[in-house]
Amino acid sequence: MGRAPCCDKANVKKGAWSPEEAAKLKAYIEEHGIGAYWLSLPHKIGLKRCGKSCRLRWLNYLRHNIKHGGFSEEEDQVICSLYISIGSRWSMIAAQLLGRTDNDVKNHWNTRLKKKLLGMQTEPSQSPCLPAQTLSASALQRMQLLYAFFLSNIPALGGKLLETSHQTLPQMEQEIQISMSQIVQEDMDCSWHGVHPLQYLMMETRV
DNA sequence: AAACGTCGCAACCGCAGGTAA
DNA sequence: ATTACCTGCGGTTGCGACGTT
Repeated sequence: MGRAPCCDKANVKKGAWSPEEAAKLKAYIEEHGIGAYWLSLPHKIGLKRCGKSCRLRWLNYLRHNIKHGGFSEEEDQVICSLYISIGSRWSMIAAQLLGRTDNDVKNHWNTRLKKKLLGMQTEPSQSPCLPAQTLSASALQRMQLLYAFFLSNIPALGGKLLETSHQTLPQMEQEIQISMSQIVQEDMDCSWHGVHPLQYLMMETRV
């Protein structure tokens, strides 16, 4: 027996929210607060919507202090570095950015940042020798992005990254080493065939 | 001007975890 | 201990806007 559906699909409206629906939801929540159950909320206010849809609409658009679009360079840096260190935990990443939602951060990553970072990657022959066969695709991608991220910032060591993070080169190296170790450890007990990937990074990028 | 392709965003889906009964 | 239900989350999809041919 499968899981019971969260609402009566036949009697639920789907698709874009109308201004009237949004206004109804907003007015109710502003007056009564978020009640005990989202699932019963649409029925209370006469909306033919799934409770989950109401929750999403409220969290992503209707509540106060929500920002849309126009991600700053600093926000991009935060998203990139957090993605590299903790992966696709969008709600945790969004929590570090005032006024951003997980959905917004996720969309921004998928449509822009990922392409931007992957675009920074060097030719395969110049990339560090990552043991692709021993890592999951997700871990491998994070390693590749970290490499690209690191490379892109090395020329600016005296500049942007250093200014924003107040870090010295050894501190950066240490952080990167920790990040890479975390990725590998989280993914699996991986053998690097006697050579730590950071060694490749340091050899490739040392100035 | 029309057809087609691409991009970005809003919203949906299904699963996992938490919790009350 | 088990079950049922609710919320929260991340992956995915659908569609409108925009650009290109």
